[in-house]
Amino acid sequence: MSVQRTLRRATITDVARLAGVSIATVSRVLNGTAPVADDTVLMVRLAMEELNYSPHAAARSLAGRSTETIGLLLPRLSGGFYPPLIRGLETGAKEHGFDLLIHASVYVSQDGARRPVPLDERNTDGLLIFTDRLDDSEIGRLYEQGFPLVLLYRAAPAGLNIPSVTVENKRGARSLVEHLITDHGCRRIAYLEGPVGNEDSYWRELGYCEALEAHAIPFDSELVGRGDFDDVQARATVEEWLRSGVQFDAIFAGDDEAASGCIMALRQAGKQVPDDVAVVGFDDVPFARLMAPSLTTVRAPIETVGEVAVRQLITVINGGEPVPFTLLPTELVIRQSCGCR
Amino acid sequence: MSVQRTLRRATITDVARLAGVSIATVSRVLNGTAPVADDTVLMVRLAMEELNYSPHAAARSLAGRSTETIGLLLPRLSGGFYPPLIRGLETGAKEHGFDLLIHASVYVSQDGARRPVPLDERNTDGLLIFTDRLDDSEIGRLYEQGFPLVLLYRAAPAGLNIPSVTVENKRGARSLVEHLITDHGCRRIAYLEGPVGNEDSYWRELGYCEALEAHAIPFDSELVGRGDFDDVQARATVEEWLRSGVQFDAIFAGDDEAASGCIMALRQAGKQVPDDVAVVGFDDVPFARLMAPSLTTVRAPIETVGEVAVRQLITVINGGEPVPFTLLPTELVIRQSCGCR
DNA sequence: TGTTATACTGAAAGCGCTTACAGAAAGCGG
DNA sequence: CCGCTTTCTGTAAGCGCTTTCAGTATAACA
Repeated sequence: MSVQRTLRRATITDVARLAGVSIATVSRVLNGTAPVADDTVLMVRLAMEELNYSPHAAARSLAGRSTETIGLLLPRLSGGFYPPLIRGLETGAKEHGFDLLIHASVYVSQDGARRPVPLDERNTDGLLIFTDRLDDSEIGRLYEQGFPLVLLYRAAPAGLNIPSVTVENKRGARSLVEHLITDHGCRRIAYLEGPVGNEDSYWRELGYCEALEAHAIPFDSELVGRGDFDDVQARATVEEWLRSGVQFDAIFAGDDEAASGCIMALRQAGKQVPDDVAVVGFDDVPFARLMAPSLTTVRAPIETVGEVAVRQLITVINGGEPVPFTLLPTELVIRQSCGCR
Repeated sequence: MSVQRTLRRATITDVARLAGVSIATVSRVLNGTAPVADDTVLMVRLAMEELNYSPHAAARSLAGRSTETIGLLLPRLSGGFYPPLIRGLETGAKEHGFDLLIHASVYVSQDGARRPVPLDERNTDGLLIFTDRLDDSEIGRLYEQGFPLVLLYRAAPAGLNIPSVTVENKRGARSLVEHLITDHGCRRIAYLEGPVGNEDSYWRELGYCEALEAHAIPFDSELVGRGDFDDVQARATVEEWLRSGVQFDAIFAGDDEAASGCIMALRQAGKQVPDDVAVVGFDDVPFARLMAPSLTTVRAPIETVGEVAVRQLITVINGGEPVPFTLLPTELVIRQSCGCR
């Protein structure tokens, strides 16, 4: 009773035979690439229905040399950050009749074994790359092959002319930290770095330093710790600071995930946010407004990044001239975790 | 300066010619399917390196009739729920050497236009289906074709022998509601339904009703509203209730997302959670413990669902006999939003 | 009426790869 | 030195589809 029958799939040949036409004709009604007589169309349609036919994608893209899909390489999917991004990407992709294939996993070369990039030319016409872990040489390889690429939240490796789209990290971070300094009088502001090598984090830290400098606050390396854009790591770092007696009156958590970890650690230790310590994030992820206290952060137009990126990619795929570098504006979102209201 | 050169990709033929062997030999060193002399292997490897060769996936799966990847159909990606699920799926997939291709979009037949299921036989050897929106006939069609399928969080349509894996929704919901009744003396407990047709929601409501009945509390349809497993919708419903004066002392929000929406609405209206109204969720999504008050909920082993599901799918793909129905246990997680502590 | 564009269709050549099948070369016991 | 494996390699037949190319039939036009 259990056999998922494994009957041979109907092929275009089967349809053609049943409809009494050639496979070329079937292909034509399938793709509308040439006029076909109404009667014939009907026959073919009927045959397809009858046989439960659906074209074989691999064969199709082999013959047609196009997959109509674009790939997305992500380090992971967790957190509030990716869903909006992906939504933007899907919106963009759909607009142009492309499918979006997401591949979220580790594809680093580990143990020196250079694993092939999973999606690359495999099943897609182009690739959106979001990751720090795919090293430059891999990107270079794909680029050399003329494979359409767009980078998300990171600039192209030196010398490679690959379009990239990201947000004004430095500016956003700076205005955030300046708000802390100017409006709340904070002087000992900690910063939680993102994953090593992460470009967003690099720029945010720069913005943080600029703000400090602009207000003549000396940079204190003791106040910079690992956040990894991750609540668990952020929490651990803050707990460690608390334990070792590091003094601070505010934390710029690097991103919203990390901010939530900070708040947990602080609360656990009996500190009041924002009264004892102000906490701010970055991204304005959906649940930022839901947190208690609601999170002051920087709105990064995540979804827009997605849409713009897809548009660039499709331009490249179609042989057009993409915008080489897109920097989307960020905006300060003041809520309560900084001490306002 | 901008030309992403579009040189023709190297094919197996190019490699063969450069290495001075036949394409069959190249294929062999590529797949290790037959012994090849060491010298030859070396030559081929060199040639591949030289030409920057990487095999064409479509051609490969056409010839080899296997894609080594499994597809995942999702309604969307937002929220805390999907990431753990996907993590579980990827873990499982990787274990068996499969890739995971995620497709999160709308593939309903709309305007009667029956759009093909995006991933189905297209690029995958099997499909994990998580959605209420793919109607039974589509599933039936795939099933008829003998295409390997596994259903997530929903049972197979009547008569189709498709493995499915889900969690003990009814039991979890019941224990949650009983906790509210027994330990907190709640009598007017509202329930926020999930999306229409959602099976999880159906079972949770059943568990809710059972709990009520077990304690001789009459069911009041006024206390059942739309939550859609979505914070925005949940919030709107609760606000509406508040406005129209519906009385309740607790809300079972259907899931954690909806719970966060409830809390927002309540807070906005000046109600204290849990003192005025207790709120409980379902799933135990990562941020449930981060909410204020921390959320009492039911832990559903989301990640495990993923791993089990993949295992079933791969069993089917390999022609094995899968477990037809897997029901994973849930567990009550008591925190503060119910009134405890 | 003869031309000529137009609608429609089929034969056949691949797309880049895997995989029988078969042959050549080399190893081995007797 | 002779069969008989075993190891290695090439030839060729597809996998299911798209797409030229070459038609035939029909409509349009002068």
